[in-house]
Amino acid sequence: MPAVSDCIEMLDSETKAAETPEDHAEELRLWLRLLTCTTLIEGEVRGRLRQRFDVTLPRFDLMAQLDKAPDGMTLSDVSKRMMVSNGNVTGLVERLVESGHLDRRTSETDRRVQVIRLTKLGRAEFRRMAAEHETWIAELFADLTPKDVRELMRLLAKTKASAQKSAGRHRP
Amino acid sequence: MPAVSDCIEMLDSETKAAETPEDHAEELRLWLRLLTCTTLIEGEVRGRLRQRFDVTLPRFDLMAQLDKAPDGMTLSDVSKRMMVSNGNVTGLVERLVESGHLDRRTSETDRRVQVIRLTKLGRAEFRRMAAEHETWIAELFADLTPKDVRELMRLLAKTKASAQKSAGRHRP
DNA sequence: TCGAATTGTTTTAAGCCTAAAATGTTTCTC
DNA sequence: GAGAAACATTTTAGGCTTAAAACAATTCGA
Repeated sequence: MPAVSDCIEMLDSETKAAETPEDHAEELRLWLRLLTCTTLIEGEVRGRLRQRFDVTLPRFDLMAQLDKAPDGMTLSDVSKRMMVSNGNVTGLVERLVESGHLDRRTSETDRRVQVIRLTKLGRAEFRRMAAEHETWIAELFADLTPKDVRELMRLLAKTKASAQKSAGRHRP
Repeated sequence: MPAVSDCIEMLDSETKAAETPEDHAEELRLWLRLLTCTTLIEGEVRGRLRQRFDVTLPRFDLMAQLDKAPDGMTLSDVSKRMMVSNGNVTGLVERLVESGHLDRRTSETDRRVQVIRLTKLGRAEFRRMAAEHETWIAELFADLTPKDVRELMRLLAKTKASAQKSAGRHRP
């Protein structure tokens, strides 16, 4: 006749032995909803940028990063910030230099490094687009109360931290 | 000397006349955070799918749609559900038929329509991947309490509705 | 019933994106 | 100071993605 501790142990081992597939349906549904929201808004913004300004979303995103860095950024910085691959940035920058929106030069102190920044034209065009872009975002989120916004900010911060922790454990 | 009502009116008209750019910084920050969360998780899932199963995320997503539809789906259905362009689905399906995961046939009743469904192989492989995929998602969201999850579900539903409303108004 | 819209899919052209290998540069270490 | 390790970027190969035009089949309306 097993002692209480054995019973508890048995319960534990049973859940393991039977490999009871724990139910994570809720998290899965949450992930799908998160993805849907993002895809929906992203698609909307992409389309409006194209229609109003004939610019692609990745180009806009890259210019947004540079607008916050008057002294320029290295390609690696951009790549990390935008969470895209290095090679991707190389091509994106190439096209934006070509169109006169970006200026690229090799660093004086480290010849591996390319520093890019917005040209006068690039900055002017970006500011024009950004102003309108901000109103689109406001419209898209219009039905959220300020409290909703705060609460979402909090929960998404928590989500981000959780995901980063898990990602870090998986591949440190 | 203006009456009180004039003062109020003036305040109103001033905000308009000066075209005071209303501050939507909070919504913008929310959008960027939403995007960051999604990109982070999506990248993690993409990498794990590749490493563990040598499959791409779009392929997995397409198979996930079909797993829920035993009788198959039309390409348009898939396109709408996945929120991607028609042409995109065409290519994706082509490659999955080629690799033996999908079966494609022209509808008997409407010769415009292509109906696709998972093959036996496709379904077996998807189930195997999906089981592990679900645990990854659970891990990535592990630090959220059940209450957090419920609250996020609610707020994201509200966000989706708001965005759809705005998108609908913009291009009906 | 015949032509005009509508619908479902494919094609096209261009660009985006990734992982991995290659190239050039700097730093570290002995 | 020479070689090894680390770093920043580019190249490569392949796949994803979109918008728009083209094509094919159905449905609608006079």
